[in-house]
Amino acid sequence: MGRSPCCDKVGLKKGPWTPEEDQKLLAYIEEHGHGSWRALPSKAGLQRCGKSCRLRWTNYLRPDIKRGKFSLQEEQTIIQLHALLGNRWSAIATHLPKRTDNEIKNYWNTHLKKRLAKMGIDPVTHKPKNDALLSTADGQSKDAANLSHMAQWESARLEAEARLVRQSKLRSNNNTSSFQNTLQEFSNSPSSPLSKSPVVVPPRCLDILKAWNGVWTNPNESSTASAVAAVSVAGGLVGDVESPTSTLSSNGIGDHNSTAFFEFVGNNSSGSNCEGGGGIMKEEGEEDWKGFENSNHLGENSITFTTSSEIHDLTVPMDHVGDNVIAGSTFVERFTDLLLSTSGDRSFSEGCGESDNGGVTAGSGGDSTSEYLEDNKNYWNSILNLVNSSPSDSAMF
DNA sequence: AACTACCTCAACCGCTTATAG
DNA sequence: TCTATAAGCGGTTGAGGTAGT
Repeated sequence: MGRSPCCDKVGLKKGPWTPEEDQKLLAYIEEHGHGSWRALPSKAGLQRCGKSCRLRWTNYLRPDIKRGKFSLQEEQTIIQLHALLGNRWSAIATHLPKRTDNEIKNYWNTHLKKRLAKMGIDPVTHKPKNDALLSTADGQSKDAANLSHMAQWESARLEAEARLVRQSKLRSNNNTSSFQNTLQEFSNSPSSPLSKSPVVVPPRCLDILKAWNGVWTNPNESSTASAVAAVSVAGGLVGDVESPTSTLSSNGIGDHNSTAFFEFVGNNSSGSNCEGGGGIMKEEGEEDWKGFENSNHLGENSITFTTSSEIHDLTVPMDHVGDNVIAGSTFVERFTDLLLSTSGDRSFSEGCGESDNGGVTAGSGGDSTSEYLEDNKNYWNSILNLVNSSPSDSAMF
């Protein structure tokens, strides 16, 4: 019954791989494919366990791996997807072609997480670290709103994760990179709620995101209440969709992330300093970081935060437009822009100007309604683009 | 030059999920 | 349907490199 043991670990080598071992593994896989990882080491003449061989191949030897410095676009993608997915490195990796989850994880832990920390942002929650200090005394109502908000966002987040998983699996099965194919297969599935529909229907997670987008971008086009209702409907649909990763939501990370976008509001006077006023940050530039911090500390005419309770309700943010309040969703976009806006040896063209994920919130202000709306639209466009983007050339699948 | 502290990242560990029998 | 195992995944470690004193 079942399979035989993977390997007894007696006599197997551990630690760094030698070039000879790499060569053996490469040669074997190129000729035979990896097949069963368990059987591979003996066939390839390696004193390693299959697991070690698999890791060496997937994280280092595989020919379609891109190594070296992360581009600005990659960094921004990581930050934004981390805000959405938490420490789901494999899911994030599907949107970073030719990067491994291990590499992304390392890069986050050694670079990006520190940058956020220096900015006063909790890298786990993507919220300001002193958010607690800014909370109001209205604890109960705030908590209730929090729960509601978290539930909605958790649903959306989980569905996005689920779709990533589905895409990944489909891609591994039929080697297709087409998002449309993914949708079609999903819709054709007997168990799929979309199976009866003859047309390709976007996944529900996008419904939710778009509904949210509508809430934030079109307050005057329809009533806020209807927008909220749209979100509720979309959110309700989420529960109908199979989400194979739902059980993973208990890790707690995503729970925080779920509320991060909307609890964080700011009045950004710095914007995205692509040129001229830029230079606020360098890849390893401590001084530049200090400069940023000095100009962006809370209450120092830059980023400010309202209490969480003020924006928990979906109807509230619109009321705050005139109060120089910018929805928290914008913040992720802005701080990634700020984070990436300058770099000694990098081209600004990647992270500034008209980015491919909805543009950059540049310049000063953040106190106008139009900019606020545009910022939110841009932010959601970026998320939608990320979620929708097909990692067709991803090495992972 | 020697020592120390810090940083990076490949690799391992252990848990979870998927799957063969 | 159940059990055992493979595969996948995220957290952590530690060796090697680099910067600072």
